[in-house]
Amino acid sequence: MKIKKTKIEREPTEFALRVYDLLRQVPRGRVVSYGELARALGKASPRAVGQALRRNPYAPEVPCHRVIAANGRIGGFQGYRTGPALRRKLDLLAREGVVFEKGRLKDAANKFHEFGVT
DNA sequence: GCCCTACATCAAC
DNA sequence: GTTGATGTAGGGC
Repeated sequence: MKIKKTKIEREPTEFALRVYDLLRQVPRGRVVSYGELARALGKASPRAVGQALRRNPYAPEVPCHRVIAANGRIGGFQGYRTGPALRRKLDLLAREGVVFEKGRLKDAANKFHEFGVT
């Protein structure tokens, strides 16, 4: 039988691939904001970045847990903006040295913004 | 200090 | 045209 399972998981677009590549540059113990990624891309909006990350087909390969909001908020994780997934994200970051407090980034110094700047 | 609302902006549905 | 893992600006508690 043909069970058209609503192709939810589409292949990543060129735009998404760019986002993933940048995210992979983020070292451990560092986090980036959607806006920073959008800025690194040169021409994009924070929302577009979030869209790409949410689709993230390269789950373990792309550290989507190192992406937070510019205002220090935690953003989302694995498609969830709230719930146990967020707690997991905070735990992963804390493990890498990124301390969060009350769902907010405690030290903004952990923010990384040196893409491609070798 | 905290939270919410409105508008702007780009990509995907 | 609407939504979305946002951002900035403005207002209220």
